[in-house]
Amino acid sequence: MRIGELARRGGTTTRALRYYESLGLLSSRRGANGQREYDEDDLRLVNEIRSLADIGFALEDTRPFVQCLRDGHRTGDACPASVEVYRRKVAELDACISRLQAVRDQVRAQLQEAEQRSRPCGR
Amino acid sequence: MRIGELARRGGTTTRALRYYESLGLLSSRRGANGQREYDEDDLRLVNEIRSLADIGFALEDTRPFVQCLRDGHRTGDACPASVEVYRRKVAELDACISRLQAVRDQVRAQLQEAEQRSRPCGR
DNA sequence: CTCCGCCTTGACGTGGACGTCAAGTCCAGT
DNA sequence: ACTGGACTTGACGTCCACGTCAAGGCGGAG
Repeated sequence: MRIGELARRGGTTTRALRYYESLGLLSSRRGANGQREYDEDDLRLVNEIRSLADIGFALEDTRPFVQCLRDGHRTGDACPASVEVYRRKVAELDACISRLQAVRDQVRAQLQEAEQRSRPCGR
Repeated sequence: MRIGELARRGGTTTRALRYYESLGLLSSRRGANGQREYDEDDLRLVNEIRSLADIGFALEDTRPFVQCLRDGHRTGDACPASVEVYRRKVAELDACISRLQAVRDQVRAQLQEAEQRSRPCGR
């Protein structure tokens, strides 16, 4: 299939696919007319990239998963490097969530206080 | 005081202060030599901007707080517009935290599963 | 032949909050 | 007089994941 179909079936755009290729995440054979030619395995790679990117993984962090699939594994997370990214991501998410919760609690407290001041006499 | 001192005392840089001025968050009198001249009230504004920006507020979201101080209130959150930003921020934070928690749980599950597969026979 | 849709590369634009550099001005100290 | 530090404006660079536009090529339908 050509790039348009791959984009459509992968739920993304041709621009994004060329961008992934520029990063070395995707590779492509060229047909006689110079156009990129893809197969079902490439669609698998695109799906892996998208599903990870959609939940907030940086494209660089999808690289081990893509490589893992290229190496013939059935899933992108069957390799140590991918699992390591999982671990790091969970740690990052934990830290991020904790920080946001602290900020939320702080803002909530400020909100409470400000509302208190605007209605000084009971109510 | 001049911009260098204000930056130092406000825990930021001269570049940032000029940027705030370009956004209309900060204003400045010019001395005879064309240099910016600030007072303690300006330092108060800078502190307000920084304390909000440091916890993730966009600069635009600090505008009501700055305006509130300019209007002579003792705190930046003594005005309805500021309180409204607080409310919106809490809602945004709640949504963001929920999303990140869902992602974290999903990644955790994937991690568990991947580790399971790599050690198939008990252990 | 012409049109349309698909493809190609190259390059600039986006957003947010500045960093960094250039070239010049101004003032205090020695 | 000179040096050094602080100041001025203007403008380009950064990060990330593309969006968007330009200018052109290629193939099939009518």
